[in-house]
Amino acid sequence: MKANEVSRLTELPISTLRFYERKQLIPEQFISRDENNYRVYDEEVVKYLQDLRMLLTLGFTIQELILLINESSHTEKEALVKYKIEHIQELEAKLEASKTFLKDVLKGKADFQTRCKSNHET
Amino acid sequence: MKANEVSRLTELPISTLRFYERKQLIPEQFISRDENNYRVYDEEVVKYLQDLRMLLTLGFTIQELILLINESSHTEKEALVKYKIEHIQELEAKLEASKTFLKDVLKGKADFQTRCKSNHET
DNA sequence: ATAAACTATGAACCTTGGTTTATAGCAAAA
DNA sequence: TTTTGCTATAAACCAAGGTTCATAGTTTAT
Repeated sequence: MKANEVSRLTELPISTLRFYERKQLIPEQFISRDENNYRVYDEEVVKYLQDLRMLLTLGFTIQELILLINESSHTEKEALVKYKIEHIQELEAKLEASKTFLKDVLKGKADFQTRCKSNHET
Repeated sequence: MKANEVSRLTELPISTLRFYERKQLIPEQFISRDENNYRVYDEEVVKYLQDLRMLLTLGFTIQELILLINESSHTEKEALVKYKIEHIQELEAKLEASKTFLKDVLKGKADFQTRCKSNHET
């Protein structure tokens, strides 16, 4: 596959594919070059990029993903994954709290304004 | 309260308090000035800032929070909150998926490497 | 009363995660 | 065969969310 098709299938701009590659987020095995120096992507890269996006949108940083992908021993990966799973669980708790909070905003039960000192001049 | 104490209680740097204020993320009622032009914060601001941080870490942008806090009608707030709750639910689903994925990485069942073409040279 | 610590301001600076631009070679269709 | 489109690269640019700096007034401790 060439860049165009990967871009279409992943819905990532080609510029982003190149950006990820520059950042070493795409293992070499997924990308080779043809005789014109055009990139040739392995089909598996589509699934790979979808996972990558998911982790990025969940708040993993590029640096963390590089660790997870390339640079670390199994032990280091283990520590990072454990740390991240804990982080995700905290996030989940916050998500629950914020849903409640936001629903209360809608009901007028609570919001940023009514939380202040009450105004006795009304 | 002065800046120092708010900073201590919220664990936000004073520079961040001022940044939020500049961005209009802190309603005026929470902040006045003493005779030296020093900021005087209402005690309630601590709880307020904790909520604010939570929403920011959950992926709300400053612009969205400004809408929620200051500028919108009830109808607009309603739309924004509904939209955001949906977004949060998508995030929750992704969090679940990523936990599974990450646990699999640890077990060696799946990871970024083994997902590639198998290597027949071993 | 003077040094050390806190407050103020605006402007410049920084990092992250990309996107855009400028320039050029290759290709597919008309 | 030439125009339209895809590919390449390096470098500049961008927006978000802060942080640091330069400069100056205040206040607290010694």
